[in-house]
Amino acid sequence: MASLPSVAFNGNLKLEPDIRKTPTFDKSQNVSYPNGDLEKNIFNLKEPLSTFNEGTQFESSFYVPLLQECAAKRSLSNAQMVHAHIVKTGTYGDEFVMTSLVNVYGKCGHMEYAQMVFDRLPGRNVVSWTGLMTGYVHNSQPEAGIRVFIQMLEVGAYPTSYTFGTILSACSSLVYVKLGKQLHAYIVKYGIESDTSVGNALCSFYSKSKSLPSAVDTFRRIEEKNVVSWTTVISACGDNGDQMMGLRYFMIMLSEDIELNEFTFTSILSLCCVIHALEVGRQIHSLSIKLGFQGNLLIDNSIMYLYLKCGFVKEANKLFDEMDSVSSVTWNAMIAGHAQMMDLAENRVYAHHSGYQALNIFLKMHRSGTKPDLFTLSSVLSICSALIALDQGEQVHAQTIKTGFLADVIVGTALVNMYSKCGNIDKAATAFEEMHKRTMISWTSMISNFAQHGRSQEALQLFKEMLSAGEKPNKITFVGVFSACSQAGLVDEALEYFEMMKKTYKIKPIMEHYACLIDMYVRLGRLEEAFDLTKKIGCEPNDVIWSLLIAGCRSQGNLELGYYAAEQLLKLKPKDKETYVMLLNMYISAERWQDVSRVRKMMKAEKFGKLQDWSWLSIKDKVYSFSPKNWSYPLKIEVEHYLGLLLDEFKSKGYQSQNQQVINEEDDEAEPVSSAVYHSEQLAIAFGLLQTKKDVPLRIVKSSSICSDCHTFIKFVSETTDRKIVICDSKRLHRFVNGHCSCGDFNNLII
DNA sequence: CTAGGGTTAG
Repeated sequence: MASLPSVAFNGNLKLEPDIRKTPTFDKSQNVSYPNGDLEKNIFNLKEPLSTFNEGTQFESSFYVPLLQECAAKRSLSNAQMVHAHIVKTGTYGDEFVMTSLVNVYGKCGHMEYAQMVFDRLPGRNVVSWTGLMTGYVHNSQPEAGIRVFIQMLEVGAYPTSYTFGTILSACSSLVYVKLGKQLHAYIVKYGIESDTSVGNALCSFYSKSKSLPSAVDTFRRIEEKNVVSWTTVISACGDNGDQMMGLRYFMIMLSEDIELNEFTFTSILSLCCVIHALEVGRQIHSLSIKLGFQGNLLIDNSIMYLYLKCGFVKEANKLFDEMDSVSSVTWNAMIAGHAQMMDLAENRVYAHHSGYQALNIFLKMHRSGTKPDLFTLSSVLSICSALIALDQGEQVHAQTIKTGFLADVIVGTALVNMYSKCGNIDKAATAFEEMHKRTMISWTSMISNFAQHGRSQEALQLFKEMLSAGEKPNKITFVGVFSACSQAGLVDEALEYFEMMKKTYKIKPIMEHYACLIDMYVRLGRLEEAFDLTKKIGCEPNDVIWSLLIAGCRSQGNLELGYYAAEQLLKLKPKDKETYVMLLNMYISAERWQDVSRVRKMMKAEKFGKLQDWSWLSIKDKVYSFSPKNWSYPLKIEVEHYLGLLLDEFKSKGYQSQNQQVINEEDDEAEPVSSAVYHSEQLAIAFGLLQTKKDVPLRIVKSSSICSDCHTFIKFVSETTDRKIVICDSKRLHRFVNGHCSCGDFNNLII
């Protein structure tokens, strides 16, 4: 697909230096309607022809302004009415009229009609060609636009600066870097690089191609820079990591006395989002109000999103409540903004809360009657994934079908992930198979999903299918591949793919790749090879790798290496509670009491609170929270009684608590000693078992990691009660079926 | 020139 345009296009471009002014319609024709009221004039067209003044000329000068009006108002129905009238009066066939029709149908998003009219055009000129092209490019069919461009070159028509602008924008959205550069070469050759619209398009193209220096360079060459040129170069800086330069350009722009428009403001505000420059954003917002943009929907959306990005939820909500009119974009920004609070949150308790807030906003949007679009649906699906909210996810699935947005690749990919993350890998696989179109990310997702569910063979099989489908893997794809190999202990395959990644795809290994491979060796008990690999990374291993090694050392009884790894980890994450608990457990199990008290002292010095243990169980559309510290969860007496019964039963079947782990760090305050302290997920599971039918899988999110006792306990539960249990803890996804867990029982479990 | 979307190991 990517090679088609550049091959067909190579060397065929015919552009004469003297032909570059677009033939335009004579603007003076626009005066033929005294009151300029489109509706009224269109209405007149409904009258029989005989009611028109004698001598009315139904020619292009009569229709073209009407059609331009329809295009500006995006009014398809009016355009169709004019079209009918044109046919009735026999004016159809006029070149100007037909070109206008192509344009108006393109603007109204009706490309079938645009193409139909174009096909019947007797004499095509560059305006009609460009009109058709622009229609396709603006209606999310850039490939079709480029096809038209090539056809145009084949019949020997000359492109103009307008044509270049359109095709460059197609190259931008498709990231056809090669074709874009070829076009640039022709643009330079014929000396139209300094044209404002061409220069703007070039700047935007280079920005989308991730080449900021070229974008800036093309901007500089524009002779008469307009507001679009400035806005484009500012966005280019914002999108390509040099936000400060963007701000500097904004300052220069202000001093140059250019009139700002709403796009300038949204660009500069979204640049502020990246660097969390709330104060600058506020000043910009004030400036926009000063310049008369108060209440502007786009600008209000941007400033609200900036508040959310900077973590000021209350302020964002206040702004939202104050806005008189909101669009789906406003809702989407609210949802996405709250969803990203999940990543920003300092702990998983808060993250979980943010996720449900985002879902509540979605509910409000629904109640307000605003229709969800593909942005809404993909965001909400990924929120459901994070919350393991299957019931909500299924409702959203229904909506994607109803609205037809399921056909969108991104929505489809989000759906696949939702099912997988909610524990239903089979439904995920079905959704993946049913996708009409897949991108590299869709393939990567499904490979990772199979790996996460311990279905390594299917993951690797899918990877092969991906390659034969001609899709190029990226570094994240290989994370999925290595993780599949690691799960299944496929050392040779892993090393083979590692070489393939470096040699065939020229991808430099990243820390995550090494983590997967080290995980693989550790699972196989090959600690030495795991340690050897840490030395090949070329830089200091990260905390994930040290944790893996510690877990391996603990299970292998290689304490010396374990201590070494533990101290390294402590250096890397001196503020992390889980690290301390892990260390403490290691020293306790080795009965190294001096180290135990040393670590305890360090923990006290760090003064962090207790490790929070919360679990959330979702049943239908309700979420129940459980914590051993919280005495108010529902059915408390029944739950504890039932857990006691289960424990007795499991013990008779061989369940033994390792009892080595500390649950909490040493307490300063005496706690009432309860006869049985259960962990939050145990409470959640017992409650779920009591409240739901046998065939309902239990889905739980846990704030910290599952401890090995609970892990064993849950395996017993899944076997004796014949329940599927899915738990997403702070480290990974566990799916318990019939006494087995998809994590392969290798955990660096801590509390 | 146009805000808002899907992939990562433990």
